[in-house]
Amino acid sequence: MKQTVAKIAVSAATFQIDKPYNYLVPSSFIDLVKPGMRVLVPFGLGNKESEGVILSLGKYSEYDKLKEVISVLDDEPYLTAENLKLALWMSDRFFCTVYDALRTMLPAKLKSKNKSREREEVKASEENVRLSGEQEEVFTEILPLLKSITPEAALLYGITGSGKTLIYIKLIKETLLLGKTAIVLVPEIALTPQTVRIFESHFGSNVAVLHSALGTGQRHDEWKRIKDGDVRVVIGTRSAVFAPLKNIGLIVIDEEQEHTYKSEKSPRYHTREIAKYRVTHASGLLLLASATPSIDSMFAAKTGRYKLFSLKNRFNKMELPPVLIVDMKKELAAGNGGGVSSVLRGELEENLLRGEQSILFINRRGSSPLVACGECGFTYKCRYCSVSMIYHTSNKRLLCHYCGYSISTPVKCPECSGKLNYIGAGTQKIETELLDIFPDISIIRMDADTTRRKDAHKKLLTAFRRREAQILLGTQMVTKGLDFENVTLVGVLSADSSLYLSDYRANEKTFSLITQVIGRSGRGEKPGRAIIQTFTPEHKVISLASKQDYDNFYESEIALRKALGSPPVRDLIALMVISTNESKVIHSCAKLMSSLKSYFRGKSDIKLLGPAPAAIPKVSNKYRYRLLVNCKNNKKVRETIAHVMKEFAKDSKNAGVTVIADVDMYE
DNA sequence: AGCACGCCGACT
DNA sequence: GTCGGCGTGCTC
Repeated sequence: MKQTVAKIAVSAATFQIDKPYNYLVPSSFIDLVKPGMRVLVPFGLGNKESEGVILSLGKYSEYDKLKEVISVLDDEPYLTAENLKLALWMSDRFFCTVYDALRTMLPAKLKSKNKSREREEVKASEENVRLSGEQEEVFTEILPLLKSITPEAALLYGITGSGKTLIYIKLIKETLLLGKTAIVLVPEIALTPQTVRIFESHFGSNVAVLHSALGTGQRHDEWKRIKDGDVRVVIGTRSAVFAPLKNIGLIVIDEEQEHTYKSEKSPRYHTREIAKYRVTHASGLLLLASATPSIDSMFAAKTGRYKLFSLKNRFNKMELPPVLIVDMKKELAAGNGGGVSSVLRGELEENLLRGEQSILFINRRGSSPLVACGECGFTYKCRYCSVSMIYHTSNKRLLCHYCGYSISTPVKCPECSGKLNYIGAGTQKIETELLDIFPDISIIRMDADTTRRKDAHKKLLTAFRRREAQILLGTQMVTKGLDFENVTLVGVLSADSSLYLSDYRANEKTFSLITQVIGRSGRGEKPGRAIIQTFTPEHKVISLASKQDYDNFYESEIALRKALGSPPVRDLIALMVISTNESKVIHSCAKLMSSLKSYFRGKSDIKLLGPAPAAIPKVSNKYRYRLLVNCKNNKKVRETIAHVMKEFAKDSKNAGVTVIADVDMYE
């Protein structure tokens, strides 16, 4: 008699040896197992217990010496047939194992026996959605795409304050009427409590919220409600794109240009691609939306892969705030070496007199990003990472922002006993500087250091809304989505900081950041204004951002990408080579490079670049070098790269060297 | 990657 | 003899 054989994605299998492994299902389990269930299996020579997911069940195996499944972990399949197919697709697309892909689709801690907690009943309010003329027009144009029986993708380009959220809500209502379900993805829930509240007010208990701040128990409960079909609308961050909704009609990706949509650990997927896959298989609509669309998405729209819709008017006809660019070189020449220019200082003073609030943005936490000796030039670098250590006033220590290593602040230079200078400014230093200028005011500082505790975001923002402080000072987190009617001044303290990164997206990032932060000003009755401090006032990106001129920015940027052959015109697949031994890394790069060269011989459309040290060449004592494959991303190219990686890993001489592939990576 | 097996030198 | 070094190859 033929026995039941399960094909299983095993967690202990690494990328090089990943494939479906065959196991015998003992007769006592035969009635219990279904594809999509998790099991325990013995793996390797040590028969180490490893988790696995059943991909399929059958009666035959070409392989004769099979081991047996040890136990079955679930009493129902948590992963659907769609999940299993998606995981196979992801393993091909993102250089990961099938198990890795499946793992990201499940809530962090899956407890087999879980009683769902009673949930507070939230009533949906009846305040029908009223759209402006322009919003109504765009909604009416998008509606046929939602109703279409073929998959659709669209980009909604709507300037800050044009009311994109209302359009999402009306589209979701239509989706529900069609008997389908919807997912709304946001970059970070903690920063957008207002958005969540709006959705809850419209859809009540029909909404589940998924995000990282949820405890594992809560997260599991929400996931279970979705899985059981108790909710039909999901709002959440990146991983919510995997929400186990059936019959998906609509996926909205809000602020689609945000880098948080790209996963930085395996599987290194982009949310946009998973969403595209899901709507394609459900004949749904993917709606990407942004005030500053990614160059990727706008290019797709301009070349016809996405339909393009625009909202050009601000809600309530609010004027965009006038922007003043301050040349920090002139400030320095005039003897002001601080982080706050005389112009900004004057405007802040005016706001304080008028009882209006201000938001200041500086893209760095801590006090001073560089501690250097004024005499011999010695600088403090992390002993494990190739970055400067950053001085923090709160604990008077120097901290590495990559690995967390810290040392107490030295009194004098360890090399020559010279005097140490604290160069540059972060949030802490600006806070001190502001309190020196305005001793009687309150400042709320919002950065990774002040928001570590649970609900800290909410508390700080509530205090600011209650006008308990005159200035909100913070990192990136103050640039997104905030809506305070009493804020009439916004300052970008160092607009250059993100401009000179060795990243082909540096311009895009800077443009988007400046545009967003300007949009925080003048959202109420009172007119707003913005100040941008820069050492390069003539830089095109800065002047275009200050004019909120996205169209010209896009044109100049896409011309640049075309000239350089950067994405989205072509694709970049990065191979990061990592080891504690630097010469081994360099040697490995050379080996990989020659291997790639021979496989891609004669392919003139594929260019190999590097190796070069990564942007941060050493992190946590590991050296990192990078090779780049500039190509048109297709199955053939990916297969070749995967093959080269597997061949490399099989060679025992390469032990201790890790190779990671990343498609269209973010730095 | 992780782990057992095996073929060599050093030591009881 | 036999203990343990790490080089080699496999993982259902």
